[in-house]
Amino acid sequence: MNILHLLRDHFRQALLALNIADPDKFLDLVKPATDPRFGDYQANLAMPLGKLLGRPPREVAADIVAKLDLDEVAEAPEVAGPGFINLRLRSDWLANQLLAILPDERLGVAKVGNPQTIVIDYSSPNVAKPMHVGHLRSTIIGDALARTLRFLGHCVITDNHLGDWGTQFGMLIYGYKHYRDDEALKRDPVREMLRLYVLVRQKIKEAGGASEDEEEEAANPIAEACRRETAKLHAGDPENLELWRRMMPWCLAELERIYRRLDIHFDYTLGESFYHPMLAEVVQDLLQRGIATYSDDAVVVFLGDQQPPAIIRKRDGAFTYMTTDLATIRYRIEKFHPQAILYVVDFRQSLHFQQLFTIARRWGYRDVRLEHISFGSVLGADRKPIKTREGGAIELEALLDEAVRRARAIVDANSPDLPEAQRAEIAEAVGIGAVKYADLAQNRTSDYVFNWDKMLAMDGNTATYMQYAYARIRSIFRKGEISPEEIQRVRESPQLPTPEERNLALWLLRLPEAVENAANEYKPNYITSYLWELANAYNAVYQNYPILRAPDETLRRSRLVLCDLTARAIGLGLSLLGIRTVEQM
RNA sequence: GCCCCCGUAGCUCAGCAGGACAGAGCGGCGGUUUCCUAAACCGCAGGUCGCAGGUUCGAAUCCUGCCGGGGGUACCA
Repeated sequence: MNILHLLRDHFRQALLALNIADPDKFLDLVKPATDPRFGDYQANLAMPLGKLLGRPPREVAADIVAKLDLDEVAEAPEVAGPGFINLRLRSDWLANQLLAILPDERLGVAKVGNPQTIVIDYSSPNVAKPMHVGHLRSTIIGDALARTLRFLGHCVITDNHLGDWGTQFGMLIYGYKHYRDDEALKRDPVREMLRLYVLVRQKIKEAGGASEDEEEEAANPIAEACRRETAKLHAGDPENLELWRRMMPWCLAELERIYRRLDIHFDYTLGESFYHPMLAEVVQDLLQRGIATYSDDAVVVFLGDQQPPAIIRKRDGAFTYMTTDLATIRYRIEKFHPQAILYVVDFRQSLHFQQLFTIARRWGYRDVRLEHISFGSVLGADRKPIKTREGGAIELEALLDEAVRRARAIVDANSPDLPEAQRAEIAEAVGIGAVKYADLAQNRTSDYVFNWDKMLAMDGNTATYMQYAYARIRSIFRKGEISPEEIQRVRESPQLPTPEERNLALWLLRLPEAVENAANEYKPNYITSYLWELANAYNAVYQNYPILRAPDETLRRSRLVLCDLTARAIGLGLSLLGIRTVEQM
């Protein structure tokens, strides 16, 4: 049950009773209070309505209040200042709502009334080279959105659109032909692939001098040789094709290892190579329909004077990723019939997606929502984007290892009595969680200054803080020898005698708002903000009042209800972000 | 040149379909441990919300201009 929706429904009725023509456009002005002094929720709609009706806002507010039927839910509304309507929810109502969600696995978060089929395209790394921090955002944000939308009842299809057909394969093929170590290949093909990739890059760098300038690279003999191998692959050269087929599973295994560690799974992994056979036909079709035209021997789509044209076939006959993306849209629509396709890709590609979507609509795909869920760059300490080609990019795995190592050090210090295997498991959950949370807690659209310490911090608004709060609650149940299930069967509404407990109750009931907001705007940081508020509200109770040793049995049970709900809300929130909880830390 | 994004406390960032004195984390300073995990809690210090106009009863939030930073911009993805 979403409190905000409930209140808005009541306000809609009140406005209708006052003959307001279009009440819905004012309902956004019902929102959580900006300050606890003003109650729990506030409605700011009397001011614009006053203007509309040519009446003093305070009078309008009074009229609305008179028509409001909120007696069961809230205390008497107060009109304040220029016409704010302040609402304070009744504590007994809060308590009853808590009781209602106590046995509910979803903790009151409803499924959407109109489930949609949503394809989410995220992660999409280039295979054949190690994933680095630059891949983190798309992977983690995409995964969190997929989990959240799925939880809300949508039919989510995740698709990892791998870069498995590009120049990096030319490099690998070149490396394979010139530098491979057959022994190593037999022993550990994945590692040998990595070695070859790194080696070839090294050779290119040496051949091109100190600079990695594009033009110099063009004249670089080794880079040129790699490009030739790529071209041969695309042209169907049997030897290179065979090498590609051999190497792909190795590359995929390497990726899969990291995805498993991150607990990320895709419904489909259809890379660029999958669409390669369709590209010529796509270009033909676009030409036939008059959407594309020839220009300077290339095939392009003109998009008006403000934008450069989009090239779908280069002068040399090669296709571009625009062509691939168009083929992908057509395939996804024909296969999945989605209402939306979301691309979780960094903001620098916004022009590309703008063009892509424009062409797709001209092509006839108008009934599907195409959205670029963009996010900011990962910046270095110098505030410059960490570039893929730069040697300085931090490999994802090294980041994860370091995070887990730090977590392990704390676990060892804090819980030396736990068995080794359990400590290792906790460190993994805490370390990976820290990395994910640090990214998700950030506004998606902002740039991101990469910093080891910040990313791996375990205090403040971090996954560790949430996991710790969770673990401590579970510890209370263990110590009290009470099973959560037993508490979940409680039939009486919890007591909320103190401000801290009441505040915690309110936050527990606001989970649906947080999840729905996050989904509506595709912003996981709404969930992290919520969790932070919730955990703080809980800590205020935990710090100030005994739970197992509460003054009487009723209060004890009541507090245990709050504890159980808090733990589950944290667990649920973290699970939507792809972060695990642990029973002990 | 044109287009997009950003500029909030020492640092990193929330807040931005306008709302009542601008928030957090970290860092700094000072406290809390016979008590359910101190990976915690409490307090203090710290900001002309880049600048200037405009719209509005009300602007960090919307509009315009300027300054500063980043990104993109026909054959790389």
